[in-house]
Amino acid sequence: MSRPDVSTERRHQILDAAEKVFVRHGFAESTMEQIVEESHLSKGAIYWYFKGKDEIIGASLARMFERSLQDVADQLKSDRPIVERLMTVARCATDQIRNARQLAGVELEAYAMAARSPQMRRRASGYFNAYIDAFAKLIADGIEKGELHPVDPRKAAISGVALFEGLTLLWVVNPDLDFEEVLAHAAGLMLASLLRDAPRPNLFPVVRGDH
Amino acid sequence: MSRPDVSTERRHQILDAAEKVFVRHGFAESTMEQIVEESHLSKGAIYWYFKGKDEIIGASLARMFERSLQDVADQLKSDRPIVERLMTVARCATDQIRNARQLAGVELEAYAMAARSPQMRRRASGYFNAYIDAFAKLIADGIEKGELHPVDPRKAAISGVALFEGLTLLWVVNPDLDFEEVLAHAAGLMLASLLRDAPRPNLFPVVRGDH
Amino acid sequence: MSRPDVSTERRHQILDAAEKVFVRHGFAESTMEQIVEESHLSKGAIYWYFKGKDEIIGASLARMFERSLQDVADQLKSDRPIVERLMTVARCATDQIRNARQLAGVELEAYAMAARSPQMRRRASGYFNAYIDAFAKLIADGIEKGELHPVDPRKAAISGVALFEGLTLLWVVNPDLDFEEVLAHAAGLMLASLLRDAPRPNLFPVVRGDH
Amino acid sequence: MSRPDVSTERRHQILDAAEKVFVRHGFAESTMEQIVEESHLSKGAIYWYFKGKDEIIGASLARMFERSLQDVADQLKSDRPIVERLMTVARCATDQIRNARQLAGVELEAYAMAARSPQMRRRASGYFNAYIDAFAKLIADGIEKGELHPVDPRKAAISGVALFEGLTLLWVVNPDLDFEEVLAHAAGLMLASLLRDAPRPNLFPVVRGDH
DNA sequence: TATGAATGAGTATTCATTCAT
DNA sequence: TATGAATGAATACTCATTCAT
Repeated sequence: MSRPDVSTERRHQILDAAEKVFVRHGFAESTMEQIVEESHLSKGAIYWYFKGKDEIIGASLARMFERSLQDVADQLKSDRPIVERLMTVARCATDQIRNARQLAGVELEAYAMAARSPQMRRRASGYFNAYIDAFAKLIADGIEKGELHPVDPRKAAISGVALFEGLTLLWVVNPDLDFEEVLAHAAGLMLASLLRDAPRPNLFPVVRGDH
Repeated sequence: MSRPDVSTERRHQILDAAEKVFVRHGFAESTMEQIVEESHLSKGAIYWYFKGKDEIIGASLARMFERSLQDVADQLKSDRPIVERLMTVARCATDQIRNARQLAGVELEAYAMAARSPQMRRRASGYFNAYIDAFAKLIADGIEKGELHPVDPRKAAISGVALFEGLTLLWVVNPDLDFEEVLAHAAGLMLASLLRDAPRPNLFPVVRGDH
Repeated sequence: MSRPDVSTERRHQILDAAEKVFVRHGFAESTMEQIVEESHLSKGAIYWYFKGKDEIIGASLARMFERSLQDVADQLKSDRPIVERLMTVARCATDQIRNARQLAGVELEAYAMAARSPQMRRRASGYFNAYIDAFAKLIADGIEKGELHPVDPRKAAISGVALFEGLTLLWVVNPDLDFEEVLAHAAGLMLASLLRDAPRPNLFPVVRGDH
Repeated sequence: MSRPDVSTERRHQILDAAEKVFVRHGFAESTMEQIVEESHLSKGAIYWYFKGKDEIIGASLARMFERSLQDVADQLKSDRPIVERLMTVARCATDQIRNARQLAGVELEAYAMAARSPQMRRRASGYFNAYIDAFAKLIADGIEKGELHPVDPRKAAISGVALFEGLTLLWVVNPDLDFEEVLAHAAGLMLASLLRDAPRPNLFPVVRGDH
């Protein structure tokens, strides 16, 4: 009598469509009509699952943030040496951003919205804090194990996250920038003063020619 | 018989108003009506001086970028030791952002737009390149003078700008962040591996109690 | 094998719910969704028993009118003196309207609809005619028995019904109005010129202190 | 330099159009599109002069009420005998309603709305009170002059207004009703018990054959 | 019988832009 | 130059109704 529950599937179907539209047009310029088309559903169906455009934007961002956190946070819990783990995190984040290149612009718009909307600010800062916390734990670990200089782990984490976000920003504005190369250099600079030994770790030792 | 030329004054009057509105509502949500009110001019007057909303956004951003560049670029040409000049640049940028706190969000939205619009991308990357170039020259200078390690000046400059922009982003999202403190720490980390001597320069040595 | 017939029960369940919703929001602003909620049934069930919203409105009004007629018409057939019976009718109608205070607004909307829709007009005028006829018969009876002046019974009945409906209208618009007091006065004025004797019958002789 | 002020003219142009649409479709079923068409203006123009549909409804009703009051209240201040003045009022109201036959339905819908909306209630009861007050004054005048029995003027006025509104209601629902004839009869009944002398005033002595 | 997900035409409202004055 | 009334395309959202299960 009861049909299988398709609500989760539908919600993702809608968010997938919305994400594509947001990437192309930004939040403000995206229309429900476009989301309707892209989702191959009807207007009514969209509104059956979401209260309105704002809720779709919210859910879409939440999903992005979650995905972002998940992917990276996974890399933080391992037993290998700190440098290796930091490198892995960096590469993971890089891979992620390369694969979801388009989303970077959308996230930027979300941060711009955060400048005006307290609600958005709460959401986004929650995301960043989770990110920073995980990162700080990793650094604290490295300090404890004697691999890193005894710095304030949280501040160092903030520096790291800021560096990464800043590079992403530059890269969004100038896609010709070789993201990996620049990240390698920047991270190298920062790590050099954190590491007790190895003065110049190479984050991206394998030279690939595919970009 | 000819009235004095008020066009420059009027254009600034309009852009000043637009800037305020953009800060409050973002580009997309700002209306011409709001700009009209804030400028104490009429709709017709606005359209006399600007083709439309897009042109106002463009002109407004151009002015912001120019101001930004001016303020900081000035600091780059001096004869004092590199560290001092770097510190001055950092402080100058910090002051600037503290004074125009509101504009950070607007700029962020401009970068988000750049992700979609080639025109915007050109404009914004021009701005960043000018910034990076000036910064790179400063670093090259420092290397030449033997004050800095021989690194790729452009890459180092990018790292520096990225760090600054990333911190700004974090701070926009989380205004509770002590911008100066974190910038001092982050810049310290980066400078430490650039400088030949002083392992830990203090960017903000004077402790102020006003925040 | 055949389940008991629940259709009558269901129809009333739906109409009861609809009535509540109509009282709160009027016909036009009431939604099927609200009726669904209030009835604790499903959308499909509602549409199983009624063709659509219009049919529900129709059935709901029919039921209201019937109820109205039933209650009052009962009072018309008795053997007591005319004045007494008129007074009883008035009190009955008053009681009825006091108990279903909310419905007065709904009925008013129905009359407004009648101004535009011939179908509604037919329905509503049928209701009024039944009312007026019964009332006229009562008056004719009074005339025949020599209790009332020989007036046109139908016109007098119309006057009576109009007076009652008009007071209801005023009371809907101004609920602070003491319905009974005003009705007593108005009916008194009218009866005075109908009755052969008693110039000032008191319709509501019992003084209550509860309002 | 400044064009003539057309705002008053435009507002009336819009309200005239709205009134026609309201008469045809009622408030709820009337669309802005229809008002736009009927007014020969553009959507934007409508919204330039009115905030939205609700405001148009409000303004439209206000205008109706005002007109209604104006027309009738004028008749209340004269020096002729009370009966004559009452008759004049009745005829005036009748003429008015005959000329604006269509509006009766709209007013009914307004009263129905008043049942649900306190704001509407305030507006409508204000209208009725003004009406009743004027009427009461007339009656008090008659009593003072010894032309009428000493009754409570306000209650009598309410009775009169109720009678008139009730007849209008019946006539809206059943346009075949001879409004004047019935009003004459009903008013006669009521006046008979108010007047000290003339037992049966004829409100509409001139028999016209045009309806 | 009964469910509730899905449909899509319809609606109020906004807002960049124009243009007669 | 400057005004602000007027335009109308575009947009978010609603809701009666249908239909596969």
